Order: sequence, then C-alpha cells, then structure tokens
Amino acid sequence: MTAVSSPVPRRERLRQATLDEIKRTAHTQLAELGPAALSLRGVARAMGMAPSALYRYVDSREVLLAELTADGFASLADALEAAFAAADPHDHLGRWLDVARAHRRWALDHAVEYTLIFGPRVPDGGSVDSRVAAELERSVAVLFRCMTEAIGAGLVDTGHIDAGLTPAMYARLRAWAGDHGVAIDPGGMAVCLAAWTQLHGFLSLETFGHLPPALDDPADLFDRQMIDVFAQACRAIAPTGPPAPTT
Amino acid sequence: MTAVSSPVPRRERLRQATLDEIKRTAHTQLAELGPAALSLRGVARAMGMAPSALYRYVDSREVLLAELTADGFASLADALEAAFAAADPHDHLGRWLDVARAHRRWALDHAVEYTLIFGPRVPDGGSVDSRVAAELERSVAVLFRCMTEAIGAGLVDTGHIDAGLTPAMYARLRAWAGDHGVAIDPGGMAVCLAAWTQLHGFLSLETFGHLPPALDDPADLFDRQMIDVFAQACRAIAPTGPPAPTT
DNA sequence: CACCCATCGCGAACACTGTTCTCTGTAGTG
DNA sequence: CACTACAGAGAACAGTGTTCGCGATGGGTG
Repeated sequence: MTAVSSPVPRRERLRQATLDEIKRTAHTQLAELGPAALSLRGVARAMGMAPSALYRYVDSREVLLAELTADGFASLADALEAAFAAADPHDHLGRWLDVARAHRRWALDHAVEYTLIFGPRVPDGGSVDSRVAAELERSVAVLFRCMTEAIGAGLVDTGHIDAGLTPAMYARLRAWAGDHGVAIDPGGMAVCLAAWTQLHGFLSLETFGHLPPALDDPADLFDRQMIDVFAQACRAIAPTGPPAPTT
Repeated sequence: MTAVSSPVPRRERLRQATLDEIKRTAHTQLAELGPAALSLRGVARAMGMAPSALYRYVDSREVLLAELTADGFASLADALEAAFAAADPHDHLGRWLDVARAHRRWALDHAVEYTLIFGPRVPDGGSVDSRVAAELERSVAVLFRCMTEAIGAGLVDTGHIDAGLTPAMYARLRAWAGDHGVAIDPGGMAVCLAAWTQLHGFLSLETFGHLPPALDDPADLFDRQMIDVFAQACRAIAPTGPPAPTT
C-alpha cells in the first residue's frame, strides 16, 4: 500500500520517537536531581509541551519510573554481558574480575539508576515488573556464569562446600539452580550467592557514599576483595596463595 | 527559682513531648507508606493539628526525614552494641555471629529505616548530618570490635593478609584505622571491610526483595556466609602455628 | 478527490503537597 | 496585675500528579 519500504507505519515511528525523547529527558532530570525530584511537569517543560500531553505516552509518574528502572537493569546486564564476552574464556579469575569491574564502573557511572535498581522495591510491593525481574536475572546470570564455568573447569571443590550445608540449605540452593536452568552443585550456588552479595555490598556502600573517605579511591580494594571472593571459592583446591594469576 | 524540683522548665518538657509525638506518628506513616509518601500534612492530620503548626517543631520535611534517619542509625547501633555486650567475650566466632544476626533481625524488622539509612545519601549531598555520621561510626565500630578482638586473640594472621596489599592500599587502610582510633594492622582493616560489605550486601539484597524467592527464609544461608567471613579471615592460621608477621 | 475519525496536543481544572505569613489566644514571667 | 513569648489556626502561594473536554492534524478509506 503506502510505503512498504518502512515496515513500521510512520505514525508509530513518530510516537516511538517522542516516547524515547520523554525517556531521555526524564533520565537526564533523574540523573541531575535524583529520583524524588523527577517531575512529569519538569519533563514536559524541558520538552516544551503541556504536562497533560505526556499522558498520551506515559500512564503515570510511577510507571515512567518503573520503565526507567527496567531500562537501567537492561543497561547493566548489557555491560556485564559485554565484559564477559570480551574476556579470555580460559582465565576464569581474570574474567570474573573483568565482570566485577564492569559492574563497578557501571554503578559509579550510573549512581542514580543503581539506586533505582537496588533500592527498595516499589512501596506497593505488589507486582514486581516482570521485565525488571527478567533483566535482573540476566545480570545475575552473567555473574553466575563466571563461577559455574570455573567450577566446570575444576577450579572449585564444590563437594567441600556442600559438606558445610545443611540438608535444608542444600535443597533450596538446588531449587534455585533449577530456576536458573543450570545444573550445578548447591555448593556452587553458595559460591555464587557469596560472590553476588559481596559484590553488591561493596558497590552499594561505595556508590551511596557510606565508605569512609579515608579509603579515597577504593578501586584497588575492590579488586582485592573480588579476587578474594574467587580465591575463597578455590581454597579447597589451591591451599596457598591466589590461584594462577597470570595477568 | 520557680520549680527547682523539675530541672527542665515544664514548658520545654511539653515541647519535647509533642516533638516526640510528631516523630512517632511520622515514623508510623513512614513504616506504612514508605519514605516517599511521608507528608507533613498527613502527620498533622493524624495528630489533629494544623499543618502550619508543625513548623514550630520541625524546620522542614527533609530535616524531619534526616532526624528519623539519625534515630534509625542510633537504634541499629544500640541493637548491635547490646548483642555484642550480651555475647561470650571468649567465643569470637559466636559473638560475631550474634552481632551479625542482630543486624539482620534489625534490618528485617525495620525495613524502611534500613532504606533510609543505607539508601543513597541526600541528593543535595552537601552536609551529611553529623549525627548520622556519628551513629554510623558507632554501628561500624561494633562490627570492627568483633574482628579486632579476634585478631588480638591471635585468631587471624593479619600479616598474611598484609602481604596481599599494595603499599597504597596499606597506607589508606592504616589511615582508616587511625580515624577509628584503633591501632590494628591494615590487614585487619581489610578483614573488617570484607565483613562489613558482605554483611551489608546480603541484608540489602534480602530486605529489598532482590534475593530469589526460591531461597525462602535465608536465615541459615546468612549464618553460613557470616561464618565463612570469619573463617576466611582465620584461614591462614589454621595450617601452621602462631601468627608470623611477614612485612 | 473528499471524508472521517483516531490520534495528538493543549488549556483548564481538581486535589494534593510543602511552606510562609499573619493573626489570636493563652501560659508563664516580672 | 500587665506583659511577653509562644503554640496553634487559618489563609494563601507555588508547585505537583492527574483528569477532562476542546480543537487541530493528518493518515486511511469511500
């Protein structure tokens, strides 16, 4: 009929364009003023349109925030996946470190999104946006792959860790692994969990300004801890010293 | 001159009473509706007074929130200090575990305050409330005491950890220890930092609902990780005898 | 081509918020 | 007693999210 060359009917393309602009300016306001100060009227003002016009594209302020949150999750997941893909697949420690560093850099560069993402869930608590959940899974999956592949390479003695788990823990960790579609030892999942909590704990303290100022730029301390996370997992197999650094 | 029996001049006592009531009702609203929904008008309504009257007691909404935040910090610090004091001073692992559990219980019981406390610092960023900083120090100090006393008892070979630190890290960790008025090895501070980040990472993920639901009630997993934090610190001492600092 | 109607954008309006101002009664002071 | 400091009330201003009804525009169809 009309322009078959463009598969999307132009009308919809324009709509998508302004929706993108809305998101972009909202994102800017967010980064500059913080999540609490994001106002639809402010966005409308910056775009030179009436506040009410925004409602043709956005259901409500909260929905817009949720959308930006999901975008943030996606952006983080992309960064992690890119770091994972770019790393040497045979140097498991190095790859883990690369991914962890990518996570840190992203957190520092996107402090506000980090708040949105890892801050408290929506007060209503009701339905966690399904897209948010999916993107979170994607991020966590990358972190897990670093560990599971190291386990697969025989760097971690998961049996030793299993021994420290009660049957109840064992069962739930196994269930969790099932949720992720991976078939690894519960001990391996325990390692993943420890890695994730430590990574997130450090970054949340740092990005939210709770680390003591005496620790100036804690990049090296972060590296040190992430290496230790890995080394702790490998401890049963390599009793002394950090394993196979080979920068 | 007047009533010497009551050292505070009644007038001020009444003032303090209503101020307490304000804080109490604000705290309730906070717990029920979340930090974003706390409104001065709502507090005034619940107390049966005009919104403008609140300004006799509170400078602004933000200041009130900061006040509640500081109270939250203080409450957490109290809980940690109580747990520390109640524990067997010779069982260092047990005491650490008790303190960590007290931290967790507090976080779960006071999810909203936990947000206020460990969420992003005030957007303005300007002056971190000095009281907030002081109470935070008090909390962290308890966690540190668990570790430093274990180090003092010879359970941790800090020298071994020191060896893994670059001179720059070493210097900054030492400076941090100086800020806390404690004279312990930078390696010990590294242990404290790891313990803190791991504790906070786990709790922030759990209280904010980001842990996978498959892990149902992760109390035992939390214990497991906290024990591992301690064990990791002690690892170097297990195989060979007394600590041998190898700067 | 003309027509039509879905869509877009706008302005006004409502209910709500934080905050300031001015006013009044009253409790404590000399 | 008079007087002052102060708690509280009410109105008002600026700002917010959100809804509703109006006009205009322009792509799809007769």
